[in-house]
Amino acid sequence: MPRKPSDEPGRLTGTQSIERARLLLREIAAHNRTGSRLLDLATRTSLQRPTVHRMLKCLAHEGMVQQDGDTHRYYLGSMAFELGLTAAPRFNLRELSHPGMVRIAEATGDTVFLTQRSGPDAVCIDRHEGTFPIKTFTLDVGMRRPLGVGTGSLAIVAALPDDEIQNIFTNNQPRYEEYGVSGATLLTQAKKAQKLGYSMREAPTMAGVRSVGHAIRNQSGTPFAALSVSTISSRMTEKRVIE
Amino acid sequence: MPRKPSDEPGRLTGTQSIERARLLLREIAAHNRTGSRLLDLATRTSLQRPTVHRMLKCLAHEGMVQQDGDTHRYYLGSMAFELGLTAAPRFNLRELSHPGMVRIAEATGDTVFLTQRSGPDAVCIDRHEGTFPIKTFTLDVGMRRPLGVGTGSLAIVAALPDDEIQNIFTNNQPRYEEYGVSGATLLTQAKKAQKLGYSMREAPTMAGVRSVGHAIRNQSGTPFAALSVSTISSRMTEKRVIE
DNA sequence: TATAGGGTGTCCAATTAGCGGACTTAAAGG
DNA sequence: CCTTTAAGTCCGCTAATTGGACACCCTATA
Repeated sequence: MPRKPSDEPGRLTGTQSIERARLLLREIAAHNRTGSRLLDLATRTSLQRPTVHRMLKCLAHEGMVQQDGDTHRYYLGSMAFELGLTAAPRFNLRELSHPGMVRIAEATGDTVFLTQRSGPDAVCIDRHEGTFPIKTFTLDVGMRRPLGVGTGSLAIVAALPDDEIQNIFTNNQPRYEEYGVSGATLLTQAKKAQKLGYSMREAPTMAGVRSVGHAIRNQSGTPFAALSVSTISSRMTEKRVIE
Repeated sequence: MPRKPSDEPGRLTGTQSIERARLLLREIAAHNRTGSRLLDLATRTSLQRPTVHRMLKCLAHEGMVQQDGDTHRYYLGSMAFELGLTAAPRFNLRELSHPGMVRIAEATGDTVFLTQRSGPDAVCIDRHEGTFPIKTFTLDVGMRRPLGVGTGSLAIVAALPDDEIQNIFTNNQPRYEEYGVSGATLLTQAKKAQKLGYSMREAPTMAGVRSVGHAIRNQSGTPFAALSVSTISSRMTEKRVIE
């Protein structure tokens, strides 16, 4: 399948392999629970297998990724972990949000999630367990999914300008399949969230479970993160924005 | 200054720019407190300025690094932080070591540090504050320095085979200047540590402060991390290895 | 114990990505 | 206003990277 010389419009020049490396890291991160196979990575990134292999060998050599000796699967490596530790002090959203999350968790009894936008993805940054005994589907800290897949994630998208929403859903389209959604359905859900002022969604797996999310904006008004709660019935629909 | 076609012997082929990107990230990480200027990064990595600039622009675009708009200085970005969160569950040395660190901190009253090897560097992975009121020089979590510079770091090196020690000190030589040490002095300190079975060192800045470090080995006997304590006098010289 | 299939790992000639010398722009200082 | 210091940009040449093709596992099936 011949590829166009530049599939994205605003491509930076002189950085192809770094961009590809980042693509790989993103995909590995998005499947870090189960690990990724070489072939799957090649498919998901639309790169040639030898290219992916060569890059992974290098990334593994540097410790950015780790390969399981038995299964040959790839995971994020210790270097990624260490860079994260080093970067952490400059990213204090967790600490800022923590009191708010505790407050919400105590008020509702359910588990609260803090999600942050990362380009075309959303990453779960923190969670705080509620006291309510029945735990609904739980999002692990560090989990990365395409924007719109989670409820917090949806709240972020819905708070963005319309043309950007359109762009995101279009560009992520091929990646949604894996999560059983489509850009079109997400768009209608986002429209609904815009009307409500917060995102809401019935859990796809089990009935009676509903989650609610609310976007957090920075000083310049751009939404960059979200808080979300998932609960059995809709005992509470509105939450406070913090910071 | 013309560079040799391959300055390192066992170079991987087909991965130049990823290796360079990693070099940059390592340098940025090692100076994440103060941030790094373009020129300094070019000097420290021995790369051309335009090359560094182009790569940084790309890395910034991807969120791996962040540039301060006013000072133009570069720091690790949110992507680095997020990848770290994702990778964290697979790196449980912190949790494993935690009880041991608490025990030592309570026994000595001083602050305990957990350091992990990362290629030619050592990274502070965790610390536990002691109760003793006077705090000595304190190592921040995430701090990355060339192997041998810290006391825990020195313990790791000393536990390695002699030829590898030699290699590390030689390769890191240019980077030591910044920390006011040389490969030669480190080598004698490492020899001393080998005899003692643990590393010990007087603080360079203030008199009467002494630190002690002990390496941790994995199942195959390779040292990969270390615990260290710095205290006013040498109230305690030996510690327990955990796990 | 062939052998087919699904995967990983490797090689090397062609080519294009990206290198870096030279230039432009911006900010700070004297 | 000129000098210095640093960030940022341009573009022709070339070496780094690409990717088609091949070798080599395993495991399952006949």
